[in-house]
Amino acid sequence: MFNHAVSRLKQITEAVRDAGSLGVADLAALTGASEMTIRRDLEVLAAQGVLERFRGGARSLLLRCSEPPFALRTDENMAAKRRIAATVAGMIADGESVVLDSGTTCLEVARLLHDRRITVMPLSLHAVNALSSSTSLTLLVPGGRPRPGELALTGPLTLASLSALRFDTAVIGCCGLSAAQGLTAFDLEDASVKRAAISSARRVIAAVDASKLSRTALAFVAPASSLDAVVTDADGDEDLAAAGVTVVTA
Amino acid sequence: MFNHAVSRLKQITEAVRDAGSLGVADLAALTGASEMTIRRDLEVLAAQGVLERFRGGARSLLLRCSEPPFALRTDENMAAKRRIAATVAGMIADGESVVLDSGTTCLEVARLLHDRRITVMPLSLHAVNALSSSTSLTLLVPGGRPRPGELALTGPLTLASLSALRFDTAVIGCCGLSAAQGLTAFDLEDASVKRAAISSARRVIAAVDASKLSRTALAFVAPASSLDAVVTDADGDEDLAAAGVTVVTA
DNA sequence: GAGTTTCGAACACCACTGATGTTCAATCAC
DNA sequence: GTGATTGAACATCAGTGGTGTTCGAAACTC
Repeated sequence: MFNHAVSRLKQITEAVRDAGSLGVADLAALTGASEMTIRRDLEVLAAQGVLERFRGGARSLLLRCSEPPFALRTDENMAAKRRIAATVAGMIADGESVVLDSGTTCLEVARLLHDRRITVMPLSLHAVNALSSSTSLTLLVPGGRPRPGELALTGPLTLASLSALRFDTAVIGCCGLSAAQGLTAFDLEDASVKRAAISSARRVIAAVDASKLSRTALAFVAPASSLDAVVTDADGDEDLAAAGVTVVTA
Repeated sequence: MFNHAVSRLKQITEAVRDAGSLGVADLAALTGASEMTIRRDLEVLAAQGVLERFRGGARSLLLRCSEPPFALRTDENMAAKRRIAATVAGMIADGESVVLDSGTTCLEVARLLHDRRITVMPLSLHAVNALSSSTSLTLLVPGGRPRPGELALTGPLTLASLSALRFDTAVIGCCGLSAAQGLTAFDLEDASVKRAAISSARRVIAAVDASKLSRTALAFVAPASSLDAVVTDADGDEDLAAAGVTVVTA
């Protein structure tokens, strides 16, 4: 999938979400692509659960409070994510055992850990795939049910895998973080996995780009005080610092 | 990776295994490729643990009793594997829960199950990846440590995942099968995972191409009598049939 | 330490794959 | 029944990845 195609998918997703529903011809005119291409795109997006096809067009299935699918988030804020990931990777010492959350920022962390001599348990199959070719690190796969698209592992098998282990460090991504509301996630299942990851680790690092600070999502994960450090690309957050959290600016 | 490249890798693997060690120039002459390409190939094979580089050449690390790496087996006996896989897939009914072993034959089964409405727990990340884009089936990932190359999940996390569940059917691949020696595998860890898979399933189907019948590998898994059916491409095996196993010829 | 060999990074080239557009027959809605 | 919509099939094109060549650096030999 090329950048070109991804940006068109994103454009379609947003246009359909804003309008509620749109016709194939409208989308073709909007994007400059042929109707056939639009149909193929809609098929892809329908498979991801973003929207629903009907004859002549598609209607959005995106709730206001849910996040866009993984494939459409991967190259948003790339630069910030890379910087944050590099800082997080630098905070991990050789020989450590790390549990790595799902999400695009944590996937960047995974890529940077590929050649390190550590033990990693990623909570998303995307990160598992990024790391499975490594010979230097010990890769542990948690059990679970992968959520479509996101490929984040959830459910009782995941919780059992986490509760059986104790990690030096947990690297957690999230959908919202503030001193008052704490760490929040869009998905309820995800939230309980994050909570389990946090409680099985001695040190907790949150990797959060600026767009997520001061935002709040549906599912509560943990209070800000349970984080040992927050790595972000924004200037130091006053409230978080006041809550006793070490804020690292990447 | 093209067919061309894979067959050259296979050629190199075999030549180095037979000779014990070979020089880059020898391999270039043998394959007709440039020395640079040979060096790149040797790097790939070294990463897979097939051989060890030294200045000017490489020496084989393949034990006589171990199997060649996954990437080199994928398109051997393709036709037979496809036929076997199709037969196995046909023996699985909608709504069933299936545990699917690692190996190239079972990976073909996974591909055929992609759009079925069943529950599948693959024991290899290759199969997980083949199935993770499906919306129709319920995919369960077992925990564990993926073995490099093969990406078969092993270890206590895998055993725990299996013992927590009860499946309708287990589809088992193996490295050797005979009425007298039973089911055998090259890897000890794999063997215990296969055993756990067998004991957590009500029905056990073995998918075995002809090259594995009458062969025996190091690790004993289970007696032939614990199999409910054997699907193979060879003509019905007399001994197995005599042992009370249903032999299905694909 | 000089000479030779091997290595690997960088670049150019080529084949192939995968995305896109076009056409057309089949299908669906009214 | 009529018109719009769809998806399969084929042609086209761009990007990717594998391969070869060159050349400077490193390593091994003597």
